Amino acid sequence: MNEDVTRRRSARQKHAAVRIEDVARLAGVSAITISRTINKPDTVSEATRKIVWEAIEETGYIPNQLAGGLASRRTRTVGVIIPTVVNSIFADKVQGMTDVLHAAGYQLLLANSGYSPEAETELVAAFLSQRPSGLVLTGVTHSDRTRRLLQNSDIPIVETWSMDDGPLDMLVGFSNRDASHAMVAYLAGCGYRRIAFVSAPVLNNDRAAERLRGYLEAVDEFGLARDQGLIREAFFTLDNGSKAFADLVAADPSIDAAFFANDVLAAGALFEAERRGIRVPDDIAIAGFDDIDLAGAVTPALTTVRIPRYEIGAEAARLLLERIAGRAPDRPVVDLGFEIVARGSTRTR
Amino acid sequence: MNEDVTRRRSARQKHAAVRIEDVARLAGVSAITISRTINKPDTVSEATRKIVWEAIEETGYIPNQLAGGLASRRTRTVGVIIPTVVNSIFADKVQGMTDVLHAAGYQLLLANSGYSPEAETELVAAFLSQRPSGLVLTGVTHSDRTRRLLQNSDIPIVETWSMDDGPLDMLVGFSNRDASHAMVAYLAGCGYRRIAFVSAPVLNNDRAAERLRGYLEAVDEFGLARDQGLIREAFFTLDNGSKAFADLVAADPSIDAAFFANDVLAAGALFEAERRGIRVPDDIAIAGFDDIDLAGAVTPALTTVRIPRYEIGAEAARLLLERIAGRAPDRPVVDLGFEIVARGSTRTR
DNA sequence: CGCTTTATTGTTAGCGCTAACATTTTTGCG
DNA sequence: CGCAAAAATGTTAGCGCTAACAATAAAGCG
Repeated sequence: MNEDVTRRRSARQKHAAVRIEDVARLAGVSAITISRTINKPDTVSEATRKIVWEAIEETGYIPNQLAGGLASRRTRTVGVIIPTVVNSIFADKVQGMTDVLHAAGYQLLLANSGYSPEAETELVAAFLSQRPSGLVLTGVTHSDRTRRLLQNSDIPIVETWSMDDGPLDMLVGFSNRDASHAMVAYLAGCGYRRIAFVSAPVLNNDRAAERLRGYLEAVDEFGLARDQGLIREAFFTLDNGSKAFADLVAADPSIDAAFFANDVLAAGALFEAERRGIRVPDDIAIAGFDDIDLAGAVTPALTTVRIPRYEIGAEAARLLLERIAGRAPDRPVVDLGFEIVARGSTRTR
Repeated sequence: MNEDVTRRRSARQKHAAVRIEDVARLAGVSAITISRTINKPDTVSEATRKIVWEAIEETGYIPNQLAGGLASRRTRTVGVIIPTVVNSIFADKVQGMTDVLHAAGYQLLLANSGYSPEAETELVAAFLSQRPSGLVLTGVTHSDRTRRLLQNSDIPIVETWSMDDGPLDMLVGFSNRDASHAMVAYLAGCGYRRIAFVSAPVLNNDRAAERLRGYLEAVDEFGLARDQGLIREAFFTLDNGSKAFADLVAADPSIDAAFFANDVLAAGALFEAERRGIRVPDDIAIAGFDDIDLAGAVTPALTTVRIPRYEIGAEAARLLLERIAGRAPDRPVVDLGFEIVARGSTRTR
C-alpha cells in the first residue's frame, strides 16, 4: 500500500519546468540565442533558428514571462477594468480589445469594479503590481487615489465610453450627453411632448449622469414637459425596466414617450406594456440606448442609440499599442460618435 | 519653444518605480521586513508593521509581482478560458470566480477561445508562461497539445460546465445530457409528441453535443417522433432562433413543441411566433436552456433548464484555492445539477 | 588580399524580490 | 537572575530571463 502511494505520486510527478538554459544546452547555443530566437527572430540566422525551435519543441519549453518581464522591464499584458462582466455591452468592448491585442501578442488582464470607485482603486493597484504595458478604464470618474496611482506610474492609460476635457491620458468614446440629447430631439421631432426618462443609477457613473443631463438639456431646449415625476432611476435589469414603466404610467397617464438609459430597461418596459395591453407606440412610445441584439429582435423593435461598442475596445487597444511603440500623439481623444436607430417602438411622423 | 518641450517633458516625467529597498531605507529596516509586512504580517511585530506601512504609504510603493513571483515561484493569478465573452451565461461564472478569488487576493487572467481548440491551445500556452496558480477551462474537450501542455505543467486545473469520467484534474459542472434528457421527459409528460430540437453547433463543443445526445436518447426512451427533420443547428443569436423556428414550422406543421439548446435561441423563436401569430403554447410549445433573465421576462415566460452558472465559477475557484493550499482531494468532481423551470411557454397538464 | 562594415553569437551583470538560513532580541520560567 | 525557547529581524544567494557590451564570423570593397 505504501508502494501504491509512491507509485501514485510518481505518476503525478511533474518535471520541474524547463528553463531556457536547458533548451540552450540541447540546441548547443547560449541562452541569449534562445531568447533572441523567440523575441527578436530577425537577429538570429535562419539555420540557428531552426535548431533552436526544434529544441524548444522537444523540451516543451514555455518561457517564464515573470523572469522575462523582470529582466526586460516590459510585459505583454494590458489591464482592463469594466464596471460589470454581466452586461454584454462591455463584452463587445473586451472582444474588440482582445482581437487587436492578441494579434500583437498581448494578454488581457480583466477585472470588474462593480461601479465602485474604491474597488476600481484596488484593482488599479493590483494591476500595476503586475506591471502591465497599459491600462484601459471605463468612464472618466475616478477616485483621487486612483488618479495618483496612475499619475505616478508611467504606463499608458485609455479611458473609454465617455468624452471629457481633461482625460488622464488617452480617451476613446462618445458623448453620452449628446447621444441622449439627440434621442430626445428625435422624439420631440416625432411630436412627443411628455417624455419620461429612466436613468441608470448616476452615483459614480459619469455615463449615466451625462445621459440624464442630455435629456434635461433637450427637454428645456425643445420646450418639453419638465417634471421630476417624469424621471426615474433603475439599475439595468429587465425586471426593473418593467417596474419603472409600470410606475411611470400609473403615476402619470399623460406620458406619451419613455426614454430609457439602456435597452435592457427599455425591453423590460416593452414586455410590461405588452402584458398590460398598452400599445407601443400608439399609446406610448419607448426608446432605449445601446442597440443590443434584443433591441432589434423584439416587437415592435426598439428605437435606440447605437454606440460603437466593439470599435471603442479595438481603438483603445490600437492607441495603446501605438503609445507603447512610442508613436502615439500626446493626448489623443477619439470621439467615435453614435447613431440614432429609428425603429417601430416610436412613431415616425 | 525648446524650453516649452522640456517643460512639458518635465511635467510628465515619472519617477522610476519605487523599489522595496527604497521603502526599507525610509523605514530603517531591511528589505525582507517590508516583504514580510506585506506577505506574512504575523511574522512582524506590531510596531514594525506600523512603521513599514507608513513608509509604504509615503513612498507610494507598489510591489513588483514579477519579481515576487519569480523569487517565490508563486503568483496570485488564475487563468480562465471561456468560449466567448459575448454570452452572458459565462459572465456569471466569471463573476463567481472573481468574487471568490478576489477575496483571497488573486487576480483573474481572462481570455476567450471562440470555441476553437487551436485558440484554446494558444491561450493555455500564453497563460502558462505567466505562471498562474491555476487554470479554469470550459468544457472537457481539448486538443492533444492542450492536454500535453497541462499535464507537463504542475498547476491545478478545473474543467467546467460538463460532467466527464476522465477529467484532466478537477471538474465542476452538471450533466448537459441529463439536463436535456430531463427537459424532453418533462415535455413528453406534458403530452408533447413531436418535439423539435435546435442544437447549438456541436463541433468542438461537448456541452452542445451532450444536449443533443440527451434529446435523442429521451426521444427514443419515450417513443417520441424521431426524425432528422425535427433537428436544426444554429449559433446562439436571437435572429438565428427566429429563423430556425420559422424554418421548422414551415417544414413540418405538425410539430407540437420546440426545444432549444439555449434561451437566446428560444427567445428568438418566441418573438418569431408572436410576429407570425402562432400562439405559444397553444399552437406550439417552446422550451429553452440556461434560464437567463430574458427567459423569465418574456410573455409567455420560457420553460427552461436552470443551471448554476455563478456557483460553477465560485466552486471552481474554491477548489483551486483548496488545492493551492494543499488541501484538495485527488480528483474532485463536483456535480452541481440543474433544475427544470416550468413556465408558460409550455402547457402544464 | 587587407581592412572596414555588418551580421551573428556569447559573456556579464543585474531586474526586484523572497527562501533559507543566521543572528539577535524578547519572553518565559524555575 | 540565568538559560532555553520563541519571536523578530537580517544576510546571502539566487529565481529565469534579457540589456548591454564584447567577441567572433561573414561580407563587402577598392
